[in-house]
Amino acid sequence: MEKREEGREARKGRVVLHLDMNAFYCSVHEAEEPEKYAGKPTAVAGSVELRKGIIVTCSYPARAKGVRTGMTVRQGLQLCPELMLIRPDFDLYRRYSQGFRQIAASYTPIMETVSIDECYLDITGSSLFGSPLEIAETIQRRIRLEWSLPCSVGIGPNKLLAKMASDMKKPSGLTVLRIRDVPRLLWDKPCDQLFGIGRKTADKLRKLNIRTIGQLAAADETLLLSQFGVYGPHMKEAANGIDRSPVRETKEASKSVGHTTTLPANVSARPEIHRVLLNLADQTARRMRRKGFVAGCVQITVRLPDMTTYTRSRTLDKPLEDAASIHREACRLFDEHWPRPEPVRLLGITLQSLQPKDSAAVQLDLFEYEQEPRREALTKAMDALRDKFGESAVLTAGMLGEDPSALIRNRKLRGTSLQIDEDFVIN
DNA sequence: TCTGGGGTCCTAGGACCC
DNA sequence: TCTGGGGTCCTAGGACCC
Repeated sequence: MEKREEGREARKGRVVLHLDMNAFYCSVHEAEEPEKYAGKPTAVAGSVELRKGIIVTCSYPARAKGVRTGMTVRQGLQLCPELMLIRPDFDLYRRYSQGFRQIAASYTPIMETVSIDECYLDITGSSLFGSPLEIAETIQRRIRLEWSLPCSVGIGPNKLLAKMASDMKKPSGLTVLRIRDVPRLLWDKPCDQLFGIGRKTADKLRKLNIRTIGQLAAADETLLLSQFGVYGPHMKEAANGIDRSPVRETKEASKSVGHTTTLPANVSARPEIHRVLLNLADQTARRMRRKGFVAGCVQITVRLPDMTTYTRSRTLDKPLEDAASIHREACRLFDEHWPRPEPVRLLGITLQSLQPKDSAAVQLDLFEYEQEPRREALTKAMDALRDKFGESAVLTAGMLGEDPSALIRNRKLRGTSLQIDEDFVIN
């Protein structure tokens, strides 16, 4: 793009960058241990023995052999027997994520974090750092130099086109996508290539004889409205490269926090199900507290062996934040809706209707009022311990599946001494 | 393609209230 | 006493994204 033309473009409207880390989890491991992983086919995946053998991310050498995200580990190994499998390490990914976003944020205050490996930047007002192309190149180079991570960057007049652009060249691509490029670059592609259109919607469009993004761009708006509701006209706009959504600089508060887990084997014994729910309640409660919220609603997720999935939820009279109360609600929901034993494949707890803790009118009756300071102090101490030593540093007795009375302890952990309540044990 | 885990947004029916 | 209409909340499911 010519310099003069670029300046005119910036004056006319917004300039948005989309940063997309390439094969992020695998790239992080390669950055940590290049001698072990550089240039090798790698995949981050759960354990096959625990029925979690799904490939979450795979490196480009692995992709060259046909390995793809979403495959089972078994399939991946069939295509590429030398595939190196890596257990996920989310604390490590979070550190790298903060690192690259810190670089990006130094070129504009308007940054929206989409996920651990993606963000949008509105650089409309960042011309003191150079042209959009120069800024994009600088960010890409710095992330490569300072964090050894490859990323693709898209430049567009809005989030949609920036996003589509970053997708066009991987790894380490840098692509400009302007409105006037849309007919040439997007219109001959199938509809499901458009961000926001998945398989189900593409199937439905195909039945209406709409197969390409170009056909969608020219489709009858009334038809789309009647078939897809409010989303219909929105899709047509997107197919024309139009997107008015702003880059939201302040990340909006979370709306929910949840954990689900596929069990190593199907479980139907109620005590065992309650124990899994205790573990999930503990993890969700802690993550919610760390974000400074209390929950107005508890939802459980239950997946049966045939993959049918149910959710059941209850809105609470007063918000909750401690694992014990959340566990009680989760067990109540399960027992009410599954009164007869039935094998279960997956269990989950999601906390919804989150409210900032300080604004929540937490009403305490007298008994709770007496218990509260002690419980809060314990909760805080445990959170701190786990932040420092990792998730497994502290487990409640119920999670270990043992008799709590046998686990009353007071132990030292790497110099940290903690008085442990009778419900808890240090690992 | 026997299928993980973390989210968001939308829809739709029913309860409940005025 | 056979039965309107609008609004909000709750609940469950589904589509989509990374």
